[in-house]
Amino acid sequence: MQNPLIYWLRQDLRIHDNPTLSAAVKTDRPIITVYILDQNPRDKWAIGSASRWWLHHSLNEFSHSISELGGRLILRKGNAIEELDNIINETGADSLYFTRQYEPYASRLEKQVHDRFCDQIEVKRFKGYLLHEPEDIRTGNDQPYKVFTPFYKSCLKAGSPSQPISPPESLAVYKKKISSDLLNDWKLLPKQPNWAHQFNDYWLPGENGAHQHLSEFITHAGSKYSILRNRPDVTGTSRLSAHLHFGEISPRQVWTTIKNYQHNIPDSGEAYLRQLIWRDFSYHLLVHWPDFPDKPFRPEFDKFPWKPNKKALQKWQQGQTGYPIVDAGMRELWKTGWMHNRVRMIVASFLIKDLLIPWQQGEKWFWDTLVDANLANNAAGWQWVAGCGADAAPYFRVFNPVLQGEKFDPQGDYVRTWIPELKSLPKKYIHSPWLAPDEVLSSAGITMGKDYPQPIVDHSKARDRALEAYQELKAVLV
DNA sequence: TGAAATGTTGGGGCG
DNA sequence: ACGCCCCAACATTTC
Repeated sequence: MQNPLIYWLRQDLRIHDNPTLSAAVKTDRPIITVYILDQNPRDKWAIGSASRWWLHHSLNEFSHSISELGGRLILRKGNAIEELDNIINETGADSLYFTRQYEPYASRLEKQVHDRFCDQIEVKRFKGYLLHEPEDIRTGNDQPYKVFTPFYKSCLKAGSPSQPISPPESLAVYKKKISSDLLNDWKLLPKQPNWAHQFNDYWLPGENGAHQHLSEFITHAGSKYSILRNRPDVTGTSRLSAHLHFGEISPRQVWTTIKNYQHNIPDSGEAYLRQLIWRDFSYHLLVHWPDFPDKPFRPEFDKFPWKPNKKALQKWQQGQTGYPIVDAGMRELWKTGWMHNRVRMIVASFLIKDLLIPWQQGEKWFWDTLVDANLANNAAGWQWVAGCGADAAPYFRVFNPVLQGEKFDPQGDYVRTWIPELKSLPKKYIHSPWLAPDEVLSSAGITMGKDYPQPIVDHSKARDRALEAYQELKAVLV
């Protein structure tokens, strides 16, 4: 009997187009598929609450899929090195396969695992989470990129990703008894209160859900993506972010699928593929600047005169700022674990510029509440809006929440969906209810300050204050 | 992947 | 008919 091989699951919870799994199966050896919930307190970006909900269901789905292939998912909790060591000792496994991750904590762990076991057993790391490895895309001067467009061009020049590979038909499972935790014992799901009770209405974690979203996107929204991707009131995006995050679908599966349809939808196809390259770009930045999630890419922003404000932060978190488009976004996030990307920019701009609250506090809230919370993308998004990132929006670019609402939610349907107390307000005032005449408010059944808050800041004054703060920063630097 | 302030132009009202 | 003003509408600059 051959020694077993350990397939250490990371963020690659899929059967299709999984190079690590396929390579493991190809060895014809018994496979031990193990997921380790690493709870090292030294990981300052440990998985957030909404992501735990997703992970629970995703592991459940993956467990079914691997069972159908004849395998079995082993669950372990604790220090990854210790758990791997235990399994190696218990089973005599002499190979360890896994898919590469890129977060600073994850890379460090992978290196430690490699160093710890490589003399003793075969340790193999596979790619599959990105379209391009962060090290492979370099400027002419052999530097990492700091600007998106040249990075994008460089990726296109590097050639199309290779074709996805088919799933294995079956695998040889390691037959001897090996202990596994029960998924339910991990308590990844919220109990009291169960704030995730509505997530099920919106999401189907796992590989099937991912493919469902992708094919729906292709048949419905895909052709209009370039026009509708900024419209939170319609389904104009693919909603694949969480599936991609957990590796339930690979970026090259998505890439190839879109490419195959691109002749029908040239503009939309390109716009969408561009977004996939943004994902690579975020990882490119994270790998080369590991402080990216914590510190402004442009260090001078450490001296920005922020005005942290617990109460205002809470109003923002609860969707009670008095600006409907902001509140709708924050409530969509709370109810569904997700927010439309256009609205993410609007709420981020509001927190950073209207409230002058440090971007890291918004980043943390997103980290805990998004089912697609992703260290690289989240950091890149917040730094972009704050104006302190690589290739970021200039600081003086301040979103006007009323205009953004009128432009991207023209009928107000998005606002009415998430702020039911405003549902009878006519569209003229739906993005600025404080301007509505008394008779309009009363016939809509709204008492301002009671049913819906007055704006917590005057945007026009807040904008001036933000610009002054920016001037102050420049003055400090002189 | 902005918005506001400022500048320019041209048609129409009107003395 | 002419000059003047007003002010959309659009363009450019500034933050």
